[in-house]
Amino acid sequence: MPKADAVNPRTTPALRRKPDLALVEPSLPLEQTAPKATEEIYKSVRDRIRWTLLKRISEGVYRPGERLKELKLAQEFHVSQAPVREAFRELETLGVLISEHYRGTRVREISNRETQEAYHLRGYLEEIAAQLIPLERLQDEIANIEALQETMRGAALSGDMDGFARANVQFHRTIVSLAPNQMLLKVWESLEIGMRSQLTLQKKLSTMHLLAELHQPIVDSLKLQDLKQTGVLLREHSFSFLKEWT
Amino acid sequence: MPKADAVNPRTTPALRRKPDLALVEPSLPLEQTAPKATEEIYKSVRDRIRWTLLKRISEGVYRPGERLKELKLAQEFHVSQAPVREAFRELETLGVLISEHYRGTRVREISNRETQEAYHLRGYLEEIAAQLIPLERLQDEIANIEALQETMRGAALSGDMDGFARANVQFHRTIVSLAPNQMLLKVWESLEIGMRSQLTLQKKLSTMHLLAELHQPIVDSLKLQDLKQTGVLLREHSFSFLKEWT
DNA sequence: GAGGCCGGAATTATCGATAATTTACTTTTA
DNA sequence: TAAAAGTAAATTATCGATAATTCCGGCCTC
Repeated sequence: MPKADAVNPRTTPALRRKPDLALVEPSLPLEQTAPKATEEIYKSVRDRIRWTLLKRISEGVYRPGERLKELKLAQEFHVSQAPVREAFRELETLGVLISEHYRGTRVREISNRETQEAYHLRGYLEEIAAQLIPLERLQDEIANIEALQETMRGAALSGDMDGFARANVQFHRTIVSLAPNQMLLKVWESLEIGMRSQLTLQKKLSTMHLLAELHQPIVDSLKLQDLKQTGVLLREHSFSFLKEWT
Repeated sequence: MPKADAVNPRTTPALRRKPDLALVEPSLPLEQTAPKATEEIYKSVRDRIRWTLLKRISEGVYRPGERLKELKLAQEFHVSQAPVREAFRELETLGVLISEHYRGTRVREISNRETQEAYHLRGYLEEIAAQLIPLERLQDEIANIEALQETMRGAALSGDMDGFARANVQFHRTIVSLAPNQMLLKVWESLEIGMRSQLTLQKKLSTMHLLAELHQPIVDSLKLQDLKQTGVLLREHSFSFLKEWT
């Protein structure tokens, strides 16, 4: 039992101002593939801040290595330091930020080596995933996957890099999500987050067309329900993508 | 530049009391496979709290589903709420805790299904790792691996469950760490953390002996430098372990 | 006596201040 | 004049309070 020191602590009726957050809200157009029931994310100031920071990082607003100052952000968002710090801690654990004791926190710089390793590993994960997909589930989703491939082609033609990137992620993510192992998806996503901040930097139009076509064999072999082969293709796909810009 | 409002903020010479933390320190006998340069961990109150909480969870002091109250812990540690909350956020992102808005945070209950998935995936990861090991590195470490196998046998004989568990983790961890892909190790470790809290619950003496012997074929095939075969064994090893207690 | 409506107690979320530490700059000293 | 030593400013880490929300139990209503 907690000790009953002092008088009664909280007895105020619930009826006050809503927190301001003027500067958080506007920067949250809640577009993007809403990760959860959208409300969930907006419940706490901390969540909104985390979301906003992550968005800015993945958009390249904050560059790798850039220092993020707690009070500066707190001011910008019209909040106090605490929720900013808590958001920092979450993003730090996610591997997006890095902070040193009394020395501030900055956007983590992902080394070339690390990126390569991530792609490498991601390839293997996708291979495993593909091989585990139950054929029933595959049939239900194959149309969606093909549609995403078309979206990529379209985006490549119209030069819509952002749309391309989104469809690309979705393509792979969908395949992984079909495997009956949610842990696998979680791990895959954790790799994805790390790569996203890098991604903004090196997307070229020329590679976009190439990439779009590289997905075709994968779709084909999925349609043939040859999961073994699909797995191999996915693994090699990651590797080739890796070689593109190293 | 930040706005120079009010008077100068901080001008006090650094010379005050060190934080108390009476109740944190004693609960940190800093045993265990010290994760980093031990000092690193002790730098901030938050880190010590996180460490302590994680330890207690993995030791089963806090059970899955148990509610952890911020102020109660803060009192126990003689600190304020803030660092406790920050530690919570880190552990939450790690997947060890789970918290609901205004409803408190509790030790995350890992479902049977999730545990199975984790073991499943871990098996695959170890297979990949084994296949990537450069033979030179293997030669340097094979003696250590064999020693860990001996440690397991010894622990099984003397009924030292804790020692057994540690050697077991180290055995697998060492193998994974030999692969030239640190990301792989990181992912493997993230799975390990999740499983640790469960592990305390279901370790039986009988299975200990069995498990010790199950590692022998792995050691053998490593000594033969047959990485392909080692990988397969590791994968199957995880699967069999999984079947033991489902 | 089942459901709805307070009122208070407990707890989380956030705030505004203070302490501790680093950093950059100035001054001193040899 | 270069190293050392001090000093102020900037920033992080932690604290102690307050606001917001949930939870529980009694009381009323029908």
